[in-house]
Amino acid sequence: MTAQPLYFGAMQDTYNPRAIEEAIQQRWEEEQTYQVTEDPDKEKYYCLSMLPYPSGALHMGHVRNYTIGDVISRFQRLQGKNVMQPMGWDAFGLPAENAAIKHKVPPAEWTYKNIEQMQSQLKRLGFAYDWSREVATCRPDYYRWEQLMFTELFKRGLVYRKNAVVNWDPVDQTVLANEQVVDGRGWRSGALVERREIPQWFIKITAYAEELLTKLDELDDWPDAVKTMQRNWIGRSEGLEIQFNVDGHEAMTVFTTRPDTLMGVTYVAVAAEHPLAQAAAENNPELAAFIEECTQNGVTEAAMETMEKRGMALGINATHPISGEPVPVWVANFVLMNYGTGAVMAVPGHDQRDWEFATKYQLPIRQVVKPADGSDLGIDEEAFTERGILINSGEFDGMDFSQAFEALVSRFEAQQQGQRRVNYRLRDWGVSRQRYWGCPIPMINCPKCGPVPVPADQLPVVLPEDVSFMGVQSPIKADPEWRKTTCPQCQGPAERETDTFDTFVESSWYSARYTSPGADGMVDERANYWLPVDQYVGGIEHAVMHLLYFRFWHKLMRDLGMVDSDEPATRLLCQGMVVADTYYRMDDDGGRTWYNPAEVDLQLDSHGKITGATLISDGQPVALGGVEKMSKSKNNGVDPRSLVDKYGADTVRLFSMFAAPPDQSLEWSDAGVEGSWRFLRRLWAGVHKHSVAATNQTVAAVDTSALNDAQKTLRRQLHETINKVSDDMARRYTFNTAIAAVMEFINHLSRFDDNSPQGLAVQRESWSAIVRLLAPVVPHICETLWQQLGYTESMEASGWPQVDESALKRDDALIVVQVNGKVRCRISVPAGSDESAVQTLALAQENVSRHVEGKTVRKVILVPDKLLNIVVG
RNA sequence: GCCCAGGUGGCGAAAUUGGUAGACGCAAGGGACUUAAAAUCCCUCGGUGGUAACACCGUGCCGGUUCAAGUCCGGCCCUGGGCACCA
Repeated sequence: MTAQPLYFGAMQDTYNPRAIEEAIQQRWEEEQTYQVTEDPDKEKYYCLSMLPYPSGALHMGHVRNYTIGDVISRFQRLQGKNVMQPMGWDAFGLPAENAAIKHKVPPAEWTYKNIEQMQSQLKRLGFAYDWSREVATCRPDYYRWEQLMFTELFKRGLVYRKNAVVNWDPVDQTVLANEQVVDGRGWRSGALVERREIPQWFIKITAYAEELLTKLDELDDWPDAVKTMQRNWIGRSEGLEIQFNVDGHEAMTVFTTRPDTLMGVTYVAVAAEHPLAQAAAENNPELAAFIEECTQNGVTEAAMETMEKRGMALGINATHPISGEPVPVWVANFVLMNYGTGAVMAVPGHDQRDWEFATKYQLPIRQVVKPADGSDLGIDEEAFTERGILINSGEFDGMDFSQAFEALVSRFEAQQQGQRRVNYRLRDWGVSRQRYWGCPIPMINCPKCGPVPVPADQLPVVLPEDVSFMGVQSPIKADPEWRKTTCPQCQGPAERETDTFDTFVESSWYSARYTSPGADGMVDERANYWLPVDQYVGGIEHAVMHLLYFRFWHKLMRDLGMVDSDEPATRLLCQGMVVADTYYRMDDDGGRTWYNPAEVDLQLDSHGKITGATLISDGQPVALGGVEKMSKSKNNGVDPRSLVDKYGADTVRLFSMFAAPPDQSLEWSDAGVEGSWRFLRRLWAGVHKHSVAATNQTVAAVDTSALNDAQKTLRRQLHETINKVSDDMARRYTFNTAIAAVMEFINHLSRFDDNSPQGLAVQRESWSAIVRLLAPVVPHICETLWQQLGYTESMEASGWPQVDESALKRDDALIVVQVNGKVRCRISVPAGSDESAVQTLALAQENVSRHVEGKTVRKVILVPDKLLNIVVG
């Protein structure tokens, strides 16, 4: 396709982003440039950015995330690939309910309005999305397929119901999200939050733990940090599961990775919710009070690990499975009922937490392992937690860790009182949420048949959207009619599940849905053309939870025959946060009022260092609060809209790519944005100047045999730049250094004032390449300049600039000369010079001979064409 | 508390495999152009000493390996992300 020039006649001499961006975006829209279909003749490339929550307006984090994805997509298009870049909305979630309560507007209405607004903002930024594939996860034609999938998983035994702990607000009579618990109190009511157990639905992610773990090894293009975090999260450990008999009760089961310390067990501990604790509390008011107190603790792991460790004896003894000695059973606030068996064996001699607990409650501490190196390390000051040699362990004395492990496993397995077991830290995925604005869980509770999945022909179970919020209660829970239904099995009266799914369910498969818009099923055969995703881009905060559910769901789809691949995405890029300075004043009540950077003037000293800040409105000082993640609470957000209005989309895109590499945090700077704007003006002016110089003549092709030294040098710099930018864009994803390299080259080019035929030819080659190298980052200006340079075929038809290897050759090499590792001079030598030649030239330098004189040369190291180090002594 | 990152000039950063620390940009200072301003262009710009050549110091802190360490190893400090119901 031949692109129509946007401007006829002379080129404008100044850069006017508004006009060119509008014109280009309109053309993209009219020509549906970024709509793609499956094309078996072209290499496909699926570039996916994490879909946004429609909170109301785009923030800088979105701009950064989506610019990264767009740069990669446009780069791949210039490589000639069939690139699919979709966009959609993670539309269910808590903020819509909060808005509903606050502004009396139904969550659906609020959400759809936000989507509309944010969609126009994304279009204004010029992202190359295929909007025909857009999804909003709150639409029944989206969520019906996860409902169907869930019922399918139920039939296959991968879904089950059990009790699990939630935060309960006793005043509002509602379940709170962890986020809604502030210092142990409900954020609206201020009431002390209680832990409460309610029945909830779980998906058996633990059945896939082993594959989720081992397949990480094949994800070569995922960041190591993410893979390590996922490995640790899954937390595979090998150990022994042992039964302890308990006087007058059922035996209790514990798991240990340290069976070698078994003879050091001096007590066992159970969770407050454990049946043994509950039973013991029945006739013991003091114990009941303690257990009640335990339920006041937060449910998060961080709260568990940092709180004061407390416990109380149950007055019950268990029997040590080897020695037969009685060991007391305690209830402890740090033992979790929903992790493992809700009971642990305690070895205070060799576990630091047990040691502290035993010291606090004067429980016996017994050493049963000594250091393998024979040293005499005791356990008086702290637990000895390393592996060593067993002592005080009867028949096991003298064994090392593995010998003791094997001996104990055999013994317990023979007596059928325990078994070897692989344990995972990973817990099954609890998907029930007691909220309204989510996908209804497609289950029916029948008093006769129990839980029954909604039959496929009755799906979707549609969430009513025209609701009003009475207080904080979910409208479908508040409405006694909504839940009434008939049991699909016995046709008797039954009730619908009124809980909704965790929103991580929707975000686990949206990438698959993009491949198959309109499919009569979760996906259709188009999925296997596009999947797996070639590049996934999103925030590092999703390193574990979302990215693990995303991998898990893909494997579920594979096992249900929907997709062929094992993993959903082959390459992952996690971008850093967008941060900015904060400014505040102390209030009378000790709180802080935060001021937006736009409202503040800075005072600088003569070096440009910040010495203070004042509020523009009253001229009085404000305090500097340091650099923080852009947020509403710190009022340090910068609205992308005002920047796009002022400078255009290209400037905003350029600054977000130039200021930092994508995986680091990006510090926002208005002055830096100004710099990006200046650079685009210089780019425009450079092409303009060249086209004026070339007016009324045909620019010749470069004749490499006819170039003078200056022309050759410029051309070498050009091809070095193409080489570097190609590597930075394709392999390293360091867009900041790619842009810096082009800037550096433009600095050379603007000093090149040779308008001879070959001079102009090299200039034309240079601008032609520059415009294509920058096009992924700043597409509007580059497409416009491409046409101004006179090209009638489209940039994509022309493709990415190619490196001319012969242009890269250098005759001389710059050698750094060191004496004892200190740089003393730099010399130019013929490329490929050997050690003695370089050394002779180096020693001829006054500053080198000065430092070598009177000393013996002990060693000489040459890094060819790079460095010479003369070691003297 | 546990897991994972990061820490380099006045600032954002660069240095890709152990080989010139500070590319590129911002801010600042000086100059040119202009009636003036804006815009643009040119020069300086890690610290200390020195007219200069140059010397010494310098990549969070302490120690180590090496001809050579921002980069590797051991130990710390600080900041950020995550910890299963925020998304």
